[in-house]
Amino acid sequence: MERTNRTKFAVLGILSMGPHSGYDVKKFCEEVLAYFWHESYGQIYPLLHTLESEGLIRKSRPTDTTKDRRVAYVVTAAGKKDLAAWLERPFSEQAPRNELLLKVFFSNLAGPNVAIRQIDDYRAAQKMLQKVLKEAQANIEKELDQNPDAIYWQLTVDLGLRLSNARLAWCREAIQKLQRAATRKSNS
Amino acid sequence: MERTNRTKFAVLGILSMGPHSGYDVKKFCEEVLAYFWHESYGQIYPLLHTLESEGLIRKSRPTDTTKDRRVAYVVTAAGKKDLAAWLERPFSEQAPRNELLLKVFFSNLAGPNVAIRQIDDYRAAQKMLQKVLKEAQANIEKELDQNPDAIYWQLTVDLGLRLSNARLAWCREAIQKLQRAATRKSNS
DNA sequence: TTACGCATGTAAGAGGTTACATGATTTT
DNA sequence: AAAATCATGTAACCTCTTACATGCGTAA
Repeated sequence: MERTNRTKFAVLGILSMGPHSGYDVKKFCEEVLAYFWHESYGQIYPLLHTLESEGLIRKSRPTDTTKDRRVAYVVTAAGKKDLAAWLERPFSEQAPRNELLLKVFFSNLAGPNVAIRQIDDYRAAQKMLQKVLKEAQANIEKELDQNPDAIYWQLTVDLGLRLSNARLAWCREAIQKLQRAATRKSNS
Repeated sequence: MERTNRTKFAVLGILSMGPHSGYDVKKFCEEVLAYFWHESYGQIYPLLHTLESEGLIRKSRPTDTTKDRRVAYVVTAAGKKDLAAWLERPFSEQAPRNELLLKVFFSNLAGPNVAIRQIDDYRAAQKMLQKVLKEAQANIEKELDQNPDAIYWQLTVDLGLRLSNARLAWCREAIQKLQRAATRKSNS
């Protein structure tokens, strides 16, 4: 099984939307893709050099432009071709590592109150995520008519919202169920 | 930020449920935890030796027992204490890497039909997952009265089902939306 | 001018997968 | 007897994070 370098296509994709420096790429991940993707500087900067040497990206602004220290890159024709080919290939799932569920699974060792606290933290995190996603949804909606990218962005946000709704509903019911179990236990 | 060795507590947790060999631990991950956790042999076997040398686990059967080649381990008192302390600590979220959504996000480069195919593959995978989870749900339900662990297992399966339901609903609507967009495009 | 944020980067090393090796036991 | 499966393990290698270094521009 070949190992796919996932960072490569995230970066190519971001650069295909306009010139970005390494710093910009990181920002884009944090501000736009955060709920389904992330990258670190240690991945981004070396990769930018590699991709440039492979001819998949190139510097967009001549280095002599005054004032701006940023080195922004754009994808070349070869890069665009590579990116398009990747879009066609089947996706691979991330190996799952849900630490909350791992704790819940073994929570009989600690009892319901510990589990309740963990799930409540999860609920709080999902609540915050949901707020962010709703704002993103509203912003994208405005662009739907003019921007042909927007429908795809909308889809990703929509899945994010559905998942966080599902998690919130689960949290509420799970906490109730555990509270009932806790009182039953203390009454017996 | 310290890096938490997540494998450690998965293994301690599994061993806390009874004697398991390295092979058993892997099996347990694949057959029981699969939808939210995974481990590879390359992680499991070396870790078992480490944990034994740290006194957190010990061999359960004396090596002289005939017939059975398996070396099964159980957690010691120290291991149980470590595990309990971990259950109380706040969980940390897995850094997100959803390759399907990454492809969808950039899918304007390839057009709706490519996206539709990808999402349909996702739908098929979720459908299969859902079937497995429903079986697990039925099995756990039978144990609920006798087994104090079962309520926690049920919670994890329940979240798995809710998430896969949300994903399936999204797939259906996303495909419809993209099909409409595809026909609009070809008619213009 | 000191301090802080911007921006680019690297080194060290943790974490993790894959592919292979080995031998025993069971099945065909 | 051959093939498949059980079971334990390791070596090589990749991926990725973290922490730090560096220097520039700008605000206090």
